[in-house]
Amino acid sequence: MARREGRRTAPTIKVVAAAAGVSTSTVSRVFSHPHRLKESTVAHVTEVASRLGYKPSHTARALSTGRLGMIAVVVPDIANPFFPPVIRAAQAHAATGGVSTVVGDTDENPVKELDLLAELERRTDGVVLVSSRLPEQQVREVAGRGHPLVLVNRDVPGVPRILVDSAPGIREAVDHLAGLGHRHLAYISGPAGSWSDAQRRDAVRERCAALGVTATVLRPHRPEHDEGRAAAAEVLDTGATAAIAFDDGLAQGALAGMAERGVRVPAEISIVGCDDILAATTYPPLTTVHGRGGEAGRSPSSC
Amino acid sequence: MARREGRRTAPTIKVVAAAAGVSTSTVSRVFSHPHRLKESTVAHVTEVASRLGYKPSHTARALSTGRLGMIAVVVPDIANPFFPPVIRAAQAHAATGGVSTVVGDTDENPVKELDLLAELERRTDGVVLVSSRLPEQQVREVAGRGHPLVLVNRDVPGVPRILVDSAPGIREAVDHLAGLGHRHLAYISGPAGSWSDAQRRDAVRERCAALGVTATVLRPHRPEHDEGRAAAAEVLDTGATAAIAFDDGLAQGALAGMAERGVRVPAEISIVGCDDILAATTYPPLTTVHGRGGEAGRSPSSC
DNA sequence: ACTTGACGTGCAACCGGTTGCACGCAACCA
DNA sequence: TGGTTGCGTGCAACCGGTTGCACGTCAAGT
Repeated sequence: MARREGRRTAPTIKVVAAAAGVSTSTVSRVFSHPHRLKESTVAHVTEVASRLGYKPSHTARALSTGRLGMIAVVVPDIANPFFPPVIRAAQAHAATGGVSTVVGDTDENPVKELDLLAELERRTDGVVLVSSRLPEQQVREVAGRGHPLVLVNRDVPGVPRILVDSAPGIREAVDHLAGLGHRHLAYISGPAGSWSDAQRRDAVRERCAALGVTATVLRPHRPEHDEGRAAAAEVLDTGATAAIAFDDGLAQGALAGMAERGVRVPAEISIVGCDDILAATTYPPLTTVHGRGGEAGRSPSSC
Repeated sequence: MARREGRRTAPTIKVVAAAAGVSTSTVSRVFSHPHRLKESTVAHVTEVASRLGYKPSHTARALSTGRLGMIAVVVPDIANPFFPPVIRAAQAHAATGGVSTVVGDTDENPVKELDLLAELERRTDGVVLVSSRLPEQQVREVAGRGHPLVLVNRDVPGVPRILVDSAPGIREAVDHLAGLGHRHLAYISGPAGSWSDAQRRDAVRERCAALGVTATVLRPHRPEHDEGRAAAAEVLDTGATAAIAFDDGLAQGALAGMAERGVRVPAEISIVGCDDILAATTYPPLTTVHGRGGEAGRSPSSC
């Protein structure tokens, strides 16, 4: 009668060593510095290990090396289509180094962001903080705690960061609209505290000034469809004939808002988004961002 | 001249013990079984520890106890508004037990789902698998690996699971539509492999049969806005005068699709969603789900 | 006064790998 | 042939907690 398959405990380095007739050090090295061993040894141990279904324990390894093999990517809102590509890229890059990735969502909430960061510092080797909504002082404090931190789309002196330059795309958009004859345009602002928003807003203002076009900057908006719908009314109030939105979510929302009010786009008003629609704005730099973001987050770089 | 603040290494149980004049065992117990110690000891050690900024190491603890203090919640698509509440609830519940939560997104992709599960099994104490898109056989295999697993909205014999019963809400919806005089309605199916979709589809068929209403079931759809828009055309093709969608995303998409085609809702056609709109469908059971989901995922329950 | 028991704490082994150091062996040089 | 050199491997300490067992103390029981 076969014994019931018990909850078989995972094989350790010790049983592999015994089965292969070598010391535990050797098994360990097979999985960490194989080049320091004789090829035949590596082959033999590998074979035995895989036959036994051995997998090194992340935990034990972490205890002696101090490396968890895990990084975190923190974003304000995973549902915002801007972020998943960033996350995926970091993930892919980290994976090539045997590092896994966890994502954190702060729900556009600075308090939640701070808590999450504290937790993740203890659980990961480094964090990539995308579009932080924290005041600069707090970002500096977090960075000062000595845990590797890389910012994306946020510029705080002394903290490593990666910035996606969306200004050229915005300028093109302004030029395009001006070329169509628009003399007054509105900028639908993104979240307060967003570096990208500040950059885009400034780009709009500056380019409009250069072209002699009137620019009206609307209040900050959470980058969501609903806020965009509300913004449609605000745009109409300004008398602008075209609008540039902080991102695609807001732009699409604005389109919907216009439709609700019976305003036809683009016949009566023009709306331009950012990030996804203006592919040129993000395509090449974003690709770079991803790679470097993952890499930077992984490296135990100095603060 | 003050020495430059080095990357001060985190204090260990050892230095706390020395500073407090007790053994490391005592310090350890202060943080794990305080009730076994004299109150005065606990107070003293706690004071010293917090003065030194001591925080127990997750990693070291994990190595000796075998518990990582972390669970995972895996969903097909975090951007789908159905899931965040589930995640938040599990998170909140886990937090009360000092357990932290990580979320995994499978992108509605079974292959990705399988990979993710393998990785998470090694990184967490248990996983809550929400709306799995895996074939039953695979789910059974995963569960068989012995890592605590709880399914939400998926029913596989022998695997612990939590089901949200949406059938009553669907029946109400059918009754409502029939009451308005509709004699033919379409069901906009959700993702293939979804247990909830099967349940809702069956509920529609059954209730329609009982009321003598014609029911047409459309092809499977990814639960996204765009697919809903496409579904609008399919609904019109069936000649149905009302439609019930698998979820809100599809329903809203269908609304948009109708609008694009100049079909007025609800004047010319009625559309009903699920999950968010039919609050009654999810409100009480969902609350239960969350709590039990987090709990179940945390417990080292047998397979 | 002597035993018994409960309680609070320390000792030391252990969790599963990693790594500095030392040893044995073989090829190499003089 | 004796002395180096260097490679491949093992020994044992260590990472930072946890926990079974044993010891000492003090109060209650007889």
